[in-house]
Amino acid sequence: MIDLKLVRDDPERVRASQRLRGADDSLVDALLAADEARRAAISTADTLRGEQKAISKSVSTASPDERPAVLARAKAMAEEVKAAEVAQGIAEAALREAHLAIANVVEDGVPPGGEDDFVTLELVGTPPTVDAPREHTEIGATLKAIDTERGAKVSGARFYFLTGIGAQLELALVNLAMEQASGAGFIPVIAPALVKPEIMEGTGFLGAHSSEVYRLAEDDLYLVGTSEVALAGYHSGEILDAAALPLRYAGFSSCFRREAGSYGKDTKGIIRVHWFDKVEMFSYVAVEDAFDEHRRLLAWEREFLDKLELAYRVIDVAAGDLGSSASRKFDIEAWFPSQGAYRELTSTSNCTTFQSRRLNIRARGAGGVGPVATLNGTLCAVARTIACLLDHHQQPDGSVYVPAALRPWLGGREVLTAP
RNA sequence: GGAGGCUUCGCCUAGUCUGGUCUAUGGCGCCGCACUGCUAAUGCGGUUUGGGUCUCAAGCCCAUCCCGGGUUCGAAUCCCGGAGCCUCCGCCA
Repeated sequence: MIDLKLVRDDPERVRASQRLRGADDSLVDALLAADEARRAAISTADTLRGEQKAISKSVSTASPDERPAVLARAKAMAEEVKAAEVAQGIAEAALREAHLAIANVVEDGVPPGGEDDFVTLELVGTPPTVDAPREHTEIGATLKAIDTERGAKVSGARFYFLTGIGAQLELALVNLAMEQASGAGFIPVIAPALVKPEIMEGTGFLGAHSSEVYRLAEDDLYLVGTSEVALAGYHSGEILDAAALPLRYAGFSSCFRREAGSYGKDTKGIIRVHWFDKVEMFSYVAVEDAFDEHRRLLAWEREFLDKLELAYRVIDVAAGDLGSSASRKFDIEAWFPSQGAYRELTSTSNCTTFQSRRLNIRARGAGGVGPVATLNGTLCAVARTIACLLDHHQQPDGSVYVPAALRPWLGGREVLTAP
């Protein structure tokens, strides 16, 4: 949720952000009204409670003669307080609803528009020229690395088995990613893939995109779509030591996505699947450091893709395509020769204080207790990265080139060939 | 899954049986001041977190004893529901 103080002090800034997102800017005024109503209700209830307290106290000290009258007054007071508290509860719930309805305030410089209005910040590397490129599904089948048919048999559409060199590739990528992350000061974490409703809600995934999320009704738990959820929840309700910031975690977990509404997109292969494993970077930083940390996360993502020797472009995602928690988002899209297109491999978002407010995460520093910022970035979404590697590094003879950085994790192999 | 115990303002802890100056005790830690050549020790004071009011200062007020309900004029304390932790039993990779 956004900073209420900002809404009070500079509502026009928030309205402008809403417009840039293509969202309703009148929600801001609804929020201001709800805020005012809440404060009025609290004032009323607080005053009544104070009076009731005083009367209650006088009951025990009242003389036997006075007592019945005092008690009668106290009883009447209790009724009034009860009514005022109900009104306060309603006003607070209304405020919360209005508060949650507004997405994070976008950062200055975010391109306006929707999905197609991103700005390309940089092109890196040279896309390989491949004659009659084969798709990763075909290559994966030849190498006996990816088995989507049996994935479908066992689990349904958009599931797969990684086998043989495919399974080894996953482990190699995860090892490479974790090695880089811990070298950069991230704390490696194996995170749970099932989380409670309040954690899922707090990270902002139950809003507009709730249909993307798997829910286990029997146990009232959610399957995470990214370990960002568990890593954000990790410090929920805590007051962190400001001197210990930045706190950086590299989380490995399975990720689950319903992919509702993506029917017909990427139906083949393992680019868009219901389940995949991922190494995610997550940072808790001082508010004023969030902007720089976002660039650092992007740099670490680039470093990883550079190690994989991929050609890619960095894009600045337009306001209308940002998630509700993000104030800015950079995606990296790598080149897929078989598709003749750049496809998303990583994504990094600056959530500023939006997530931490919802999850009640703060930091104590010299100036007292205050908000912290959270940011996240993909280091390696494994399935999609494997798809890209096979496609991008395919050779005319049907083999696949292995980037040097991965070789130590693959027994020194320089090429992948059919077994 | 069954039985029992526990959860107090950073940590430990008193208070819960028997509801009312609990405006929550004490210790540790931390901060400030005093004393001391410096440190230590000692003494004194401070030290939960939200919210409301406000000249967005101080002050005052409200809430907060795991969470949510209830009883009551009044709940840390009584009742109901839930969560987490521990012990034992059962089951299990």
